[in-house]
Amino acid sequence: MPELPEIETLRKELAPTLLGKRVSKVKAYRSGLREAFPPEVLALHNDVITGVERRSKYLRLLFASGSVLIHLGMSGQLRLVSSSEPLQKHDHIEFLLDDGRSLRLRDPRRFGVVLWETLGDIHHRLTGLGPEPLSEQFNKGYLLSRLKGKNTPIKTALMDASVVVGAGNIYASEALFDAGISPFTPAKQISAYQAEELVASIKKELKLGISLGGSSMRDYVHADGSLGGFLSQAKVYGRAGKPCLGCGHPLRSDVIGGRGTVWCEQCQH
DNA sequence: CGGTCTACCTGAAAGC
DNA sequence: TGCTTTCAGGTAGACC
Repeated sequence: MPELPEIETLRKELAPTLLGKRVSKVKAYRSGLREAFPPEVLALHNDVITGVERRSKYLRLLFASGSVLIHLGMSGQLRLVSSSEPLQKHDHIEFLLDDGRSLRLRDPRRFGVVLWETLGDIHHRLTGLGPEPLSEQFNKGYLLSRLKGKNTPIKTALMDASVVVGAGNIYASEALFDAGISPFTPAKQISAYQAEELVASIKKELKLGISLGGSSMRDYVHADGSLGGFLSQAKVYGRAGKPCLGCGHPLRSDVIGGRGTVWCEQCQH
């Protein structure tokens, strides 16, 4: 599933190809995904891509009049193919480029979304987002201030995009294990020391994901996006019942905030 | 408003 | 074996 490191890898891979290219036409094969495709996106015609950015898990393609925002949900794939290549099942929209290639969005579960952001605006879906986890703004002091007074389990708080973006179920689980903190800990009980550990662990895991994202993304673009490079290294995610890599005790599985959570009750307090 | 729960969607995997 | 059920997960919106 595409998380922040996958989107960042995708951005890095697509940017050199897309920058300066013209989108000659946009073809849609259904009315939309979670939302209808915006008319401004469908109307792109000979518009030059002037930038490829990422904010949270959104990929942003910049044009003179605004930007296309693409969120891959949990099963979305963006593939750069020859425009003559037959469509695959679940290819929902494509951006035809002036070099004969096409950027195709495939998304079996259709949790993804394609948005239009007018030049000078920030789309309302992005305005409430917390800081980027790898930025300076995401630090011990900031995290503590946001956890203050919260009874919610720390894992739920970390996955709240208004607190910090990019910590999905996988990375939140891995970071909590790395920091030795129980996912059930009420957010307000996180100490300054633990907050510092958590910030460091989140940055560490995301950076690891990005460093492994390259290999995972190549598979992803060419094949089906199954288990990426990071998942093969996950210490708790997907390992319920298996021995903890730290102490050997079987890993526990609980539902927290409606999400499956794997953790070690020996190593995480 | 904080906190919690659920719908959305399909395919893989588990269950029977 | 083959059919049925469950589960996965980011996000927004409903609910109390």
